[in-house]
Amino acid sequence: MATSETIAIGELSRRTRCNIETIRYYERIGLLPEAARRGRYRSFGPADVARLHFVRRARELGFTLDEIRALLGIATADDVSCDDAREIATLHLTQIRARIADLKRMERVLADTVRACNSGDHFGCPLITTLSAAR
Amino acid sequence: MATSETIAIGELSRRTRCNIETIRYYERIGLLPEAARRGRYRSFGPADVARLHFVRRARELGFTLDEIRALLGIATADDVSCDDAREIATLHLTQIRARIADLKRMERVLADTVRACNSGDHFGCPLITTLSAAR
DNA sequence: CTACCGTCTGTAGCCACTACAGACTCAACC
DNA sequence: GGTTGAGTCTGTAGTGGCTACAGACGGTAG
Repeated sequence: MATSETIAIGELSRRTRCNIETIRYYERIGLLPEAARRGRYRSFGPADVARLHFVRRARELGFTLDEIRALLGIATADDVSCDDAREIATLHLTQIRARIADLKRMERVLADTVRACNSGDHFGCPLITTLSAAR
Repeated sequence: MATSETIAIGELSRRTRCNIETIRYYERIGLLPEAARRGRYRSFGPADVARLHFVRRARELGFTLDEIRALLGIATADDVSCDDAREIATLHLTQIRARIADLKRMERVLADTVRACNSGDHFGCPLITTLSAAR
């Protein structure tokens, strides 16, 4: 049983589907604490696995590493401040919605242009024309 | 004649709403040709203005600088290849749609979480719980 | 002559990774 | 005991698309 709870970086990488280089990067920038060592090698326990899972899930939701730092602080605080977490999430949600709106604008213009291309009844290339158009 | 005047980089920046540093950056990476000089200073003509406008509009549609390079090649070729342009645009459109789908997934999860936060009838912070959840 | 823009080059920083190079460790197999 | 091969280590540099200086130089108005 002795070592059953600690794993090497490769195993951590597999379990969290997080690149080894990325794990070391997170440690370097202080997002993960300095790992314990067995000899020269990093060794991780259940708390490390959980923390990295947290980070990866937050990344999947598009949080920046700074936001995640803040969320980790909240998550590991004695009295979890739901208000603080909600504020971060709400702000982030606003940004995501803004990006969706941006992308939809692009999509509309591009889709129209490609459709015009396919229709064939035009002078010159619609995309090039769109991009060249004087404002 | 006003349209054939040459302008300095500051005026080009104002007309294209493109940062001066960005213009120089575009020149450095070869997206814009090396500017003519009046003494030490860059001097731009109507063709330069048009080209930079093209680049900025393409950026607004989310094209990468490499894609824009290709589009510029097509736009300035003797026989504009609509097929080539359409292929670039179609591929780009696919990527934009994928990014929209990604962002919408994030939005859904975040919106649900924030809503749970606001409802107040929960144990612990919903966001922290979501991020901490074992997979 | 001086003050004050505008412009110049060059370099370094941002974010979140990713990709090496080159050295080391460790267990397994013959 | 020797060798192989996988895994890990540190350190550095690259990605995209800018942005932000520092410090020097140019042109013009008062």
